[in-house]
Amino acid sequence: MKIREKFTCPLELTHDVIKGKWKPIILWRLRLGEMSLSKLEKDIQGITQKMLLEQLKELMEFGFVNKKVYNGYPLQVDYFLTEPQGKRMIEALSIMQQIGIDFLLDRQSRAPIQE
Amino acid sequence: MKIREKFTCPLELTHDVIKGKWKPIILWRLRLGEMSLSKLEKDIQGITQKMLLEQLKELMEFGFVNKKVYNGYPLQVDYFLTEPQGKRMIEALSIMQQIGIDFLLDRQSRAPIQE
DNA sequence: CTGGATCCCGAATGATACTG
DNA sequence: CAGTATCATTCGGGATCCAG
Repeated sequence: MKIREKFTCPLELTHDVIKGKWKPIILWRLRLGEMSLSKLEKDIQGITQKMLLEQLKELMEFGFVNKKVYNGYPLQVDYFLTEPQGKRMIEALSIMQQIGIDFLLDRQSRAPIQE
Repeated sequence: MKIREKFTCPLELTHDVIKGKWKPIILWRLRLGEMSLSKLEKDIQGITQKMLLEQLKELMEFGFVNKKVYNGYPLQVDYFLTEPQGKRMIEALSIMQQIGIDFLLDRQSRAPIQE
């Protein structure tokens, strides 16, 4: 994904960053600290290595994620949130997470009792 | 859009709500208070009435927006953010807005000087 | 051989245009 | 305004490549 040049408002820019099925989840995972591709792949159920790499690449282009390469054997690469941009995004995602939780609770309380 | 039944994490739910090109912008506009369809259409450049209606409908289904119908002449319908859900979303969007602003400023400060 | 990364392509989904 | 057609973007599978 290329970064857009024209925006009506800055919100659109940020929305671009977390657009897509996986990006919010990846960022959300990375709040726990830096981790390898394989760990992310294990933690995020349903994602393929390919998707993960694609999305991480885009997040890096936007400057919200970065990576460290350890030249050892086996080769290891760790991904992490950038400071302050990546970390800042977690603030927004935290609220979204809470909204989601509240939504589910609220919905549950209205749901018919299942016996 | 139908609400998903299966989630890995609540974040996905909220992400569904602001998914799409226009929803965040619509919500963001509505933070200023209730307003009519035509006002929204004027304020959000580039949106068609059809898109606007579609997206508003989805936001209402999710419970983040609601509408009041005034039975007068001419008929008027005002859309507004729900309490507390819709208002809560504005908190998240505010952070995203700020991230977008910072991103642009930062990018600008690094850009080559144009003479 | 292992883990990281890219390419190609069809399928699914989303956005806009068109039309009555 | 709603229904449909068209166009663009995204998702995902799988093959493949590169580097220790």
